[in-house]
Amino acid sequence: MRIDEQVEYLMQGTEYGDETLKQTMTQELRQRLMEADKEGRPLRVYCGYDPRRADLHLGHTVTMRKLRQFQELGHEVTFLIGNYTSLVGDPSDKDVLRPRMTQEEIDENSRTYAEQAFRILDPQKTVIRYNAEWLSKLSLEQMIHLASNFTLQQFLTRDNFKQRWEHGDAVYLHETFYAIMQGYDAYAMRSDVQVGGTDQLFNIVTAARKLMSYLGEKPNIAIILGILPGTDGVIRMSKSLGNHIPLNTTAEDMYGKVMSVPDAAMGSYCRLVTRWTPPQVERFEHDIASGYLHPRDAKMQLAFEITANFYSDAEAQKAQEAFVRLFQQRDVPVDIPEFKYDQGLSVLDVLAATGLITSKNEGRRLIEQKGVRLNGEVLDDGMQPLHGGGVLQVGKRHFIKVVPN
RNA sequence: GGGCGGUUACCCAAGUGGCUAAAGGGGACUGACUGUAAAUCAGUUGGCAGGCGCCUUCGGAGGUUCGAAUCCUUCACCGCCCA
Repeated sequence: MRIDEQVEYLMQGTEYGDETLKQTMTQELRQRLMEADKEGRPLRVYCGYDPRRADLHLGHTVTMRKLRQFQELGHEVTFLIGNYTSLVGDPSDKDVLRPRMTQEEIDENSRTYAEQAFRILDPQKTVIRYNAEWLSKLSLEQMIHLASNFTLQQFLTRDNFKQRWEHGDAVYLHETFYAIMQGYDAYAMRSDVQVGGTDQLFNIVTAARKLMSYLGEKPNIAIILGILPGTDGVIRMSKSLGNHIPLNTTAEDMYGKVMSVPDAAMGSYCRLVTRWTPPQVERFEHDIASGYLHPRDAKMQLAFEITANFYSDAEAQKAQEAFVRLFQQRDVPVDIPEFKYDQGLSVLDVLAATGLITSKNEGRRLIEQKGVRLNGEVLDDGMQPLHGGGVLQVGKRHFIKVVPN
């Protein structure tokens, strides 16, 4: 790839919230790429991860995707596990204090975190490091020097602190360490490029660049990626908001969840979590806009691409077929669980026994709403004994094959 | 150490003695429609019970009252302010 193409590829999906900053970073990246090329060395690229939770979702993979692109272009990628910064808990992406973790939790999460990350990154080309390696050795004296580069005002103008401050909520002193520690990470690794989400803007641009310059290094270039919206299409993906697409799930589920994302969010998904290059994304969007590609089919391509990414083309294909069958043709899925019931039990009893409903009241409501079917026929009386077997269906997507005993 | 405020269902948030299983919003679920689990519209959203009924819930425990999420006592946690 030519340098210009590389720059475009690497800047895909970035969001700085400020055009000047974006220009600056783009130029610096081009410059650094040329320098490295001349010196015959790869760029040192890294992204730090908080081993905060073990189960990742699609949103976590945005930065990994970007690291992967750097790998493809031959650069040296470090997957930094913030086992030491976890002692603080990054205040960036929350408007509340994050609880600190125990060492055991951190270790356990680090392991599974890296495991999942390698579904995207090339394990052969990835260096894993832990920031306790250098952060645990920082002396108080060094910390004083580092901290003297920042003012309280800088922190207080950050949105997340500001909100809490104005809200009258606690802002703890140790939370301000986080940005400094992250900045020191970049310095310790002499990184050329640091990748992160928009919530990392302050840490990467303000903290890291400032500290690196202060310590006599070239400041790292910030690749700030946009936030992936969740399945609601608007708010950032997050497990606690319940709008996430987990990595540890089935191909069918992943495919279906991507299909449930609103049309408007397709652009973000293309740029942030697919392997598509800028020209491919451009054509995709152009085809939708021109009416050549039906939005539904477009989303199917997107869902296929994302699913194939984490599973395989074959599994994505199967997931797609299952989706078409279930939702487009309104057909019964291929393999559904079977349940044997005792003769004479009422419809409600059987529903409750199969776990399709969590309470009989819920079942009554569903029946009232015409949401329960047996072999396609709407059932309207839950008290009737169920007779005969067949496919018992609740809503559009829950099926159980019932067989009388 | 002192003063004040908060704790309500999955989440946010009203409610200050009976009309409150508890407003409103979000989410979730169901239906209609559709281009899909998009969008839009409508409905449902504590449990048990084949009417009218019963039981559990408003941070925990206890109390006042015919009757409490609402009043009192106490404990716990959270926050603010003053020292």
